[in-house]
Amino acid sequence: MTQGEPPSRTPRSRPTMREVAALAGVAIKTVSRVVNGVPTVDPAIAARVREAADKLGYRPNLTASSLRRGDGRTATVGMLVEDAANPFSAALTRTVENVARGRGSLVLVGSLDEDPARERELAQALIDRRVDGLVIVPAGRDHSYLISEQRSGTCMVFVDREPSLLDADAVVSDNRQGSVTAIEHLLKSGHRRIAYLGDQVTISTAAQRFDGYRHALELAHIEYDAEIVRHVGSSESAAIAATEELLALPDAPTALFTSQNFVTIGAVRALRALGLQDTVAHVGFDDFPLADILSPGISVIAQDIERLGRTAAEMLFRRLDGDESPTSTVTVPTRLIERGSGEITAAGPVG
Amino acid sequence: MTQGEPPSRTPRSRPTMREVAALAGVAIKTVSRVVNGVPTVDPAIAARVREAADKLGYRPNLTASSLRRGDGRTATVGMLVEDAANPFSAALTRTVENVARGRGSLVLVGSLDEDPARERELAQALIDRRVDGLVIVPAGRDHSYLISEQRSGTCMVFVDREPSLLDADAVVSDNRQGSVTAIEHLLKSGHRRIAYLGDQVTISTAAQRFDGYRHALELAHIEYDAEIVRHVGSSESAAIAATEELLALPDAPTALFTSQNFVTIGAVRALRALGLQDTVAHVGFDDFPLADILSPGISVIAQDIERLGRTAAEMLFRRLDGDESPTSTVTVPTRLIERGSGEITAAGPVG
DNA sequence: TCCCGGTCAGTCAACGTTGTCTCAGCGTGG
DNA sequence: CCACGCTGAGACAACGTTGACTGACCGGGA
Repeated sequence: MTQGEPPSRTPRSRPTMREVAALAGVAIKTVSRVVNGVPTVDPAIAARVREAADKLGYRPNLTASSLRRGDGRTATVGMLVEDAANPFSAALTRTVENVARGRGSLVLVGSLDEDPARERELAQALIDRRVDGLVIVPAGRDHSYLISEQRSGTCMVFVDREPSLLDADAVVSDNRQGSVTAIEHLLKSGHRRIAYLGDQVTISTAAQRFDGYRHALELAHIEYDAEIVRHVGSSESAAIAATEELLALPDAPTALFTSQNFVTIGAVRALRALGLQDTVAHVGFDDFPLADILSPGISVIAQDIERLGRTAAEMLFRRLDGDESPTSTVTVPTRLIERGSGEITAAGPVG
Repeated sequence: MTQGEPPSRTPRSRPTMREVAALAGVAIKTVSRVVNGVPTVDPAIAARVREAADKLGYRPNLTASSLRRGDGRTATVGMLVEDAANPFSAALTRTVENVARGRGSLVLVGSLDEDPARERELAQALIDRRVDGLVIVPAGRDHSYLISEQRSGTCMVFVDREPSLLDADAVVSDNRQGSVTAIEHLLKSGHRRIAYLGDQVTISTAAQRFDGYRHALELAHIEYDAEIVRHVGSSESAAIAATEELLALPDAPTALFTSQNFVTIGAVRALRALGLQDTVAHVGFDDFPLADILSPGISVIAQDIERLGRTAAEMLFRRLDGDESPTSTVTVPTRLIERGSGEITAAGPVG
């Protein structure tokens, strides 16, 4: 731990337009015009103003500006995700940030940790700061508390999960079809006993993915067996335990479908611990870093996170630009990535 | 794509204290008092005000409030990271968010992508929005542009990399010592020819880590050989190419030290492609998800990201609380995690 | 010469809120 | 019975900025 000077001797407050105006010998309004690039200012005066501003280290106060301006825009959007630290949320945030940057906006982030109360709290906190719009990966199942905000003119777009009890734009992955694709892929390799391991079905995406699983089995005339279906949370440890249980069954599954990131990783760990990674087929929903480097590589149904985020942000800004069309839900397709684990045949390892 | 109603029939603007006051039949100031929980309000009147506020869906305008308030605080802090999507930045952001939440603050994030111009731009954008403070993982090598902001009372803390040409608080990992630990660990397994693969040394952390590498060799009386040292960028592909080159040398290294996340992953890929993952020892700087699940597991020098972020945020808030002590740089220790790859002996695989 | 239109800087009020001050009303004690 | 202090609500101005308007000045056409 090294030491230096105190960070500021004279913590005098920030210069305002008033001070710039005084130094340049003009009216405040003229400073305002120069700062905002209004062309009807004499170039000589404008130069004097800019010089004064630079000298004082003047920076416009956007909060004051947004308060006074007609539209009240703050050039800030709010983003509520599950957890800013997890790869899905982080990638989504980054994409939204990119679109926002193109519009001169910054992003305020908040992590919900699957807590509906926190969702409400943070949404309110964002609204209190008068963000121009909200991008939400919701935690709760009741968004009616946002109706009044929507009426008051706050734009909002839901991502990954659709809103409940609220009519709002949304962008979601085609979860059901993704699951169907996964199961059909496993069926192709001769599997008939395919276990399902997923998040709690109270989470809508988990419900949709589970629904896809059942639907695909039905199409293949395979009877649904609740014994090889587990709705664990989204924790790795729960997934590990469940995987071990499933594989210890007398009539153990020959293939695994895991419908969420952490569940997939838990299953991978369990399979490797049991030495079954080359014996039991496995397809996961959601891609994850380094899935390709494992052996076997983990086959996944990948979501197009970049497209989810970009679409959501673009919808939001379109609304901010005055788009009054009916709300819509955009479905983004998923993609099967074959890496080895999903291509293990019912008889044993591939090749 | 499904359809619904337009999101808001009457986009009337948000109710203000004035309207609440009118409905409750009191003065605006009284509404202000109720909203701010000032106790000297008649309970009956307070109840009437609250009722009116609820009825109108009133939400305080924090931007107006912060403008008027004496301290001008916005309850918002700015966070500039390398890339909100990468695991290090994401984890750091989340930690800062957690501390901020405890203080009623939200976090505005911006990604710099190692671009100094972007750093300046975004720092200005955050300051224009009057964030209370800044947490910065800097991209540039000249932070003098922040001196005037600091003088104007904006608090700032640097993380991961120290500020240049600016006197400010910082929290960094003990990069040099981390490297020394890594190299000494490899030496212990009998390695004498240890390659270095890292980011450009213009990045201060890379320089420090490289410095640790050289220092450790010196301590062990091993001559430095520039031939087995590569300063590639932080891209996986460049790291793959460099690793392949190194291992194709006539006098190839028996161990690899990679000083950055993506470089480590590139090296892992290259080693596996060459089938040398069990032959060439490898220690990486920075932990990464699933490093433990590979075979062999990748031994790393792990940074304590949680502590970096928490310490930085706490320093920031201490400054905001009026701490005027001299600036300081806190060094956070790193930790060696043995997982297999770093324990391969010079003769061949361990065990 | 005068008037008119155009150009461009300045004045004033307002955005939504809160700090400061005022003042009405009440109870208390001399 | 009155002066006094206290409680609690309202009036007013101000935070830093911008929208709407005003008004000074200039050049050109009648």
